Amino acid sequence: MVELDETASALVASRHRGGRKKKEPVTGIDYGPLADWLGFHLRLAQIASFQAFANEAQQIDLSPGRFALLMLIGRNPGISQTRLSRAHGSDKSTLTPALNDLKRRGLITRGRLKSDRRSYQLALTPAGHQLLARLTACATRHDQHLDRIVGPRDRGRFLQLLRKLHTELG
Amino acid sequence: MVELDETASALVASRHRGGRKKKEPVTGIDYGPLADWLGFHLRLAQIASFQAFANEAQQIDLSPGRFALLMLIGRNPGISQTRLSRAHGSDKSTLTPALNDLKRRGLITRGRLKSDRRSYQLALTPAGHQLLARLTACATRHDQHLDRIVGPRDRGRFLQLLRKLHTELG
DNA sequence: GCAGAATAGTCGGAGCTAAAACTATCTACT
DNA sequence: AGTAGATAGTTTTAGCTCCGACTATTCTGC
Repeated sequence: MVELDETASALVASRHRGGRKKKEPVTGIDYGPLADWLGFHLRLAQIASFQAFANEAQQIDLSPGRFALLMLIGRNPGISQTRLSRAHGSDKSTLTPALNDLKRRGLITRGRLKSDRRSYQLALTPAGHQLLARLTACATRHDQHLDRIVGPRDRGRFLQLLRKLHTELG
Repeated sequence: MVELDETASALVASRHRGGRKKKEPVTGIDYGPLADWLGFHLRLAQIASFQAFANEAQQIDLSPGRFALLMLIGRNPGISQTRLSRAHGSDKSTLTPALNDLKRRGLITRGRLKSDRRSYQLALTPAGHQLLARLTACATRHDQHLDRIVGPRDRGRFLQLLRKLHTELG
């Protein structure tokens, strides 16, 4: 999903309203130290990116929050819920209702593993693959949009720093 | 809060894997296009940063999510809830319970404005200022940690790109 | 002056999140 | 074996977020 937070639902709900309203720069606010803190701007950029993606994918009847799930299952058929939750960056308990929903929609299959009957094996159905392809197209457009903003000159370094933050914080 | 969402724990490493305390990108997973999408890594970095800050500030009896609120009120005494919600990046309806809580704890005051009795005027109490100072110290340490990871060479450019994403994606 | 539009804030509904407690299953060790 | 501990997944609880509807107040135009 490019980014999957839950805030998804709210944004999905706004799909009926057509275009998004412009955001005003919020003039005359003193941000204090916030103005220069990386963490604060990391959050603002992430929220903006998520909203833009939701906007891009609003025509599709699936919460953007489910997109990364579909992608990860599609790329890793047979993956367990625990591994999926780690790869996805959310708690395994969060996945339970999400996967129930995907199953109910006929997008994934969920089989118990013979050798370890605690685990599930997740995989996409043909309908799941088809929907994933459509969402991938949206996400590609979205990420090209981000690329244009960042610029080809800095993209590589920028991505590298984001990865570094993720791996080195702990 | 420097960053608020709270998405965090799922990234905690698995212990049965050889003795690293760091969280690994989950070995052997095929991320597909996700692996190179800026939006996806923006989210992962944001989650990691939030978790690190929460860790830094855990000794203080106030949700990290309230920190930016306190900072913004402290820096902009008399601000209204609507302006605060825009500066903070969250919906005004989200602020209602949060501000009720801050008021109940004696950290902020909330007076009706004579000239426009729809609005509130928010300000910090002395206790609010004191707590803000302590939280600011935590956040400073946290952001210095981020700075070390990003490095002085790239920090300025990195921050600039984050700001650009936020402003241009509106 | 007054009707209608705009604005400030609150409330209710629904979705996503994580942590902790719990069940079921598997593994290791005595 | 048999028991203690680890692991997979679910449920429960609590919190945050948004949107849309609602009240109260203020502004605008006739």
